[in-house]
Amino acid sequence: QVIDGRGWRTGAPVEKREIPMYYLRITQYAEELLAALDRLPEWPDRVRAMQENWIGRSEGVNLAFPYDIGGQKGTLAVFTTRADTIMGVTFVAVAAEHPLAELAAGRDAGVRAFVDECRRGSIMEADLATIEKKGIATGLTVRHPLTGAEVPVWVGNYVLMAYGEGAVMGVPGHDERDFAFAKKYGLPVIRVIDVGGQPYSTDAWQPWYAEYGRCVNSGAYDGLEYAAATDAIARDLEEKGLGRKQVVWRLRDWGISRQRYWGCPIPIIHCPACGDVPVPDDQLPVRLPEDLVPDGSGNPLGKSKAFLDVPCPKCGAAARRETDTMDTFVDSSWYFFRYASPGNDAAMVDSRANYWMPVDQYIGGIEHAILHLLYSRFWTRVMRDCGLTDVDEPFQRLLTQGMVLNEIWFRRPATGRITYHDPANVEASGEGEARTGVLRSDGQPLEYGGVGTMSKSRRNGVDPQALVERYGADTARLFTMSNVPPEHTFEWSDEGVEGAFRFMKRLWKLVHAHVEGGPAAKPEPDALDGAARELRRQVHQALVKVGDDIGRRRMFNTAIAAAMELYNALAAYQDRSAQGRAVMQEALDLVVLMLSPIVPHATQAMWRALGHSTLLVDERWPEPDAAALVKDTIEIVAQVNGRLRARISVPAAADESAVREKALADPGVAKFVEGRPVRKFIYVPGKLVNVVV
RNA sequence: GCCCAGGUGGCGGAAUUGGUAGACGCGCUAGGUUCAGGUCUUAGUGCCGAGAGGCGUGGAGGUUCGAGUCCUCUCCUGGGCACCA
Repeated sequence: QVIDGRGWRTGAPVEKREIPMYYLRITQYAEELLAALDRLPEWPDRVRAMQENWIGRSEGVNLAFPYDIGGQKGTLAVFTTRADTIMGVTFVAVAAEHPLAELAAGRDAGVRAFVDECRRGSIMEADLATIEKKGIATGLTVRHPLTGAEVPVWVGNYVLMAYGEGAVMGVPGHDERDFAFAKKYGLPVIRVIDVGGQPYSTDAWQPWYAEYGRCVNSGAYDGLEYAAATDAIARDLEEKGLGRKQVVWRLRDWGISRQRYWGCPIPIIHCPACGDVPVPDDQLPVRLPEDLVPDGSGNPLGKSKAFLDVPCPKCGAAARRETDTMDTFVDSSWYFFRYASPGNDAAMVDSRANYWMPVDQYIGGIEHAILHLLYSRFWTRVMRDCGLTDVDEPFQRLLTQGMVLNEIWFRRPATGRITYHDPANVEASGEGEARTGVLRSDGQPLEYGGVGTMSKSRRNGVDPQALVERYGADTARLFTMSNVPPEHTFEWSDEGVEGAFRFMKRLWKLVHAHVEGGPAAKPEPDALDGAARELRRQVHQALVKVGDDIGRRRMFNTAIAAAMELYNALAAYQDRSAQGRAVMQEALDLVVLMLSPIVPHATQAMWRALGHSTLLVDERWPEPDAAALVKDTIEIVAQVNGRLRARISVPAAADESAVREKALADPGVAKFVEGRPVRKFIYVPGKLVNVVV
């Protein structure tokens, strides 16, 4: 295929040239890759939706328009998802690269010029969407597959050669783009669908024209709805040998050849006699020469005779080694299998991979949602079908972590390049539109560019090393996890780092203040007074919450918030009696354990200070004491007509009638009931009551 | 155009199954400590109101004893795909 040669990492663009391309047939797996998305419940919906769109399954009908052009007979194939509108076809349009366009171009200079112009246009798909829809009549006609009527063939610059058949049937009556095209070039518009009796006029397009409805002006199909009409039309086409139902995919095969030196070589040898011959197994892997220096004049491999000149593995004649290398996504599609088979120099993977795979928890940026994650799913299935693994899916649970954003500050001099400045060197004030700042070093104002992803070019990155040096690695970890759930983007804030640092210092001081009082005993739950028992309950409650947040919900921010809340309760606890100190010792031990996954270094030092000689990494996650969680009295929220009016305290064992009596007796409730009859009494055990009057 | 995720105090966010909206942190206010600033520390902090109380999760309706959460419509923001036939 002819491709653009601007794939070089170094050097100027080269001329378009004919080069072989290597494809992996990912489209063969399209159906399975799509269907299996439903079996990935622990992937984010967003990622699954993106893959679904990318694979892009469309059900429709493939139909053929027969032609006889100067004695040359054939059929023009077209794919449509709206076969029910087939009786409204007034033209067909083909892509500039379509054989029929080429045929017409050979007979007509005007068509030639138009086709060449289309081919010179941008290949960027985003540009294609915005360019003006243009076309030219080829002078050729094809026959409608059902009516036999003559239908003119146009070349349209909006028709994609790469999707479907590279040709579309034009139904101006019910397709907005075809409508505009027909209006522009004076083609007839026929109405063949009635959408619930809505008005129809060929003067202007209305959104409902494209909706599903009943066939009209369609002969035998009149009155049929979409599904029935499609079935009937597909059946009639099939009888004539001119069509059948078809599924079309947006997904394309994966072109993996890259014209780059530094990549995994494609193991093919080109022999003048035998053609493209695979490198035999005993000569694999093909190793890249490591002594070549790119000089900007093309692929260095193309100039290395030692690499290029090889005998043909089949016939032994002089042959040439392929210089294209593989897309880097090839390597990243199975590295995780290889991690599970370390040291094996005889095979790609071995049985150990079946034990470890699939990856339990995969973490990556959202930018990998489609390419890397889809290629890996494809590659894993290929390995399965080659007998290399038993698994279908490489990644069981997926977490797409968010990016860290920071402010962007810059100056745009009258001449010269825009310069960016590190937000750390900016004295800023105001919010949003009113945000202004000056550079500390010269006191002169800067322009504010909003917040954006951190990048070297914008100089708004935060160096983790500087944070580690100033606050320690634990504070840096605590801060980055304490703001938002891991999949959210978040804005960097120096004040936030200070807050995390402050918490670490407070906890440290609390631990050491406690330790100075000497060794503490184990708490005796039955001997505790009310305050001690309540504190102990809070400790074990927090342990449940933090364990769930880290282990199941992966909400590290709320886990940290729960630990901070517990710290606040501990700091307010003043009982220095033997039992009071025993409860405090247990509480600090548990706080240190629950924070250890997040701030491992500081908690290890605190753990030792608290009298333990073990390493925290060897400790198990502590079990909450179920007995400590039990409350003697509970607080019940009392509502009147759904509005909060009082909080009442009742024994945990109280039944509904006791709660009702206490609620109605409460002055805050009584005030709003005021002798009016109670129409309804809602009781949610342990939580609330609602008095409806 | 289609698909997805969002919209909650001054800010980041919490509210897990329809049941106390605003946890936790930042910021801010006042006090203590200090010669002063910072650190540290105590108290307060959704809005209106002297109070009682009222209002409050983008907007408008609805379901319900009860809605940030469910339903309908709508506005806005971010992301993905996009001449896809």
